Amino acid sequence: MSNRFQAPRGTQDVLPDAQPYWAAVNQAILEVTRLFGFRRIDTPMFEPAALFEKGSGDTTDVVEKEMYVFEDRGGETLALTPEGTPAICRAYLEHGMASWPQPVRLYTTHPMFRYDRPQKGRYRQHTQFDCEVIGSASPLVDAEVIELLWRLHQRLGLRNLEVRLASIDDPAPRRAYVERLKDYYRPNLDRLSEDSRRRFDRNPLRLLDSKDERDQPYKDAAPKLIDHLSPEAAAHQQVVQDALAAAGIPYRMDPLLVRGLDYYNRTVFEIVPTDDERAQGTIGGGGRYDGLVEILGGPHTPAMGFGSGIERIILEMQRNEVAVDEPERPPVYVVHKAEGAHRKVVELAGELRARGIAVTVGEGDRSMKAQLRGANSSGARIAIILGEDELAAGTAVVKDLTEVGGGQVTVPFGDLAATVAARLGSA
RNA sequence: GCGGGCGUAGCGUAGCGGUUAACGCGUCUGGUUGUGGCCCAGAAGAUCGAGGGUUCGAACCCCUCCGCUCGCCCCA
Repeated sequence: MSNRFQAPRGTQDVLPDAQPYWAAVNQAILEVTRLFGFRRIDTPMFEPAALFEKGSGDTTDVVEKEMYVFEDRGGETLALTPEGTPAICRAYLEHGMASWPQPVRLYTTHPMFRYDRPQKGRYRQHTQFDCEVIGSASPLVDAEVIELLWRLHQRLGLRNLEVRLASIDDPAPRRAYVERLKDYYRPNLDRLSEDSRRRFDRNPLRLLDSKDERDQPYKDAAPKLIDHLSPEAAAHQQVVQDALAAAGIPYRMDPLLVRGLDYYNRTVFEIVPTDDERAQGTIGGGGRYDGLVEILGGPHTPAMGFGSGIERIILEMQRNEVAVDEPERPPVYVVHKAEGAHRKVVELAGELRARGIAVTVGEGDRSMKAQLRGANSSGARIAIILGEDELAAGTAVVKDLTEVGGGQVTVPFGDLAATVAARLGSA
């Protein structure tokens, strides 16, 4: 068994039974992005590794320990895309989108690769639905982008979700806050968990997010970023909240919300299930990243966006038992059992398909019984039977499969397509 | 990267030291002379995740690896 090939760790095959979920999500994405005026972009599956080192931040986990980096035969250092935003910003600059009408609203669905330890809902290859609005500093854009993602989930029948919202301010005031936070924690440093002592140096904002027992006593009295926003960020935040309220989006302020990428400023948000305690519950998140385009060598260009994990959306749909449309199976199944019938079978199937009727051709080397069993389990509504007698007479049997002991009629080849079409039309 | 649980035919499970590894679903073939769904019969399909060890003997005990899973880190 394990001598056989297996899909690489953390990857998965999307089998036919799961495809209807993907189709439903993709369809909903198409509709919701249309309603909000977004246009699709597709970027390559790999990019220069430096794009993410610069863009996402070279001390972030995503870049530091999760990137699939490789050197190609020409010596280029490339990375399989670990996240979408820097790639889209790269395309924005590369194609001079700054000279398009601003802001530019783009979306995509794109495979993402992270060398991480797999868990349910966390895969080494996953697919993100990404939306980015580049070239606007308006807080209304923040709210609109959040609303878009919220509407997507609504459209997919997901309830029990909530938006968690925070502002992490702009870089300079945030640095001032972080110093304040470190001052608060510093005296108690040796009573904190090992993880938190590490966070103190590497990512102090995470201190407030600790789940370790030993860290709990210090959390309540710690200064919260949301209470120390710069006047500009606070005003921005207020408009975002007003707009969300006006849009009817339920949200909850989460002073502990921290995102893992360096480029965010001001608005950050996540959409999470309210009734699932799993660690990998977050199904989408994003925020404002006014500094990123500049970091990548462009002009100062404010922007806002999110990434949403389609695999996680689908897990939520399945957990909530959301019904999805199954694609229709071919309504016609051709049973054939006659020496030399193959030409006629192909002709007749072709005629039906030309009329837009889907056809499954049976296995002529199996018994008629076996083929009819196949017809039945395929879900076909009509079986066309072509045996020795019919072939000799230039006719075919049209048999109704929709009920037990369904009737059948014999028609000349010339009338077959019309007869079948009429039956399907009226049924 | 750290810690816990699990791994038996395509799927779901039983067996937990001792002859040819069992059951359900599914698949295939039949139930006479060319006709499906229910029913009946039969067949195929598993070197019991892989490799090594303990033992007279291992699916069952031990070790390593692989995979899945839960928690942590982190993230979608």
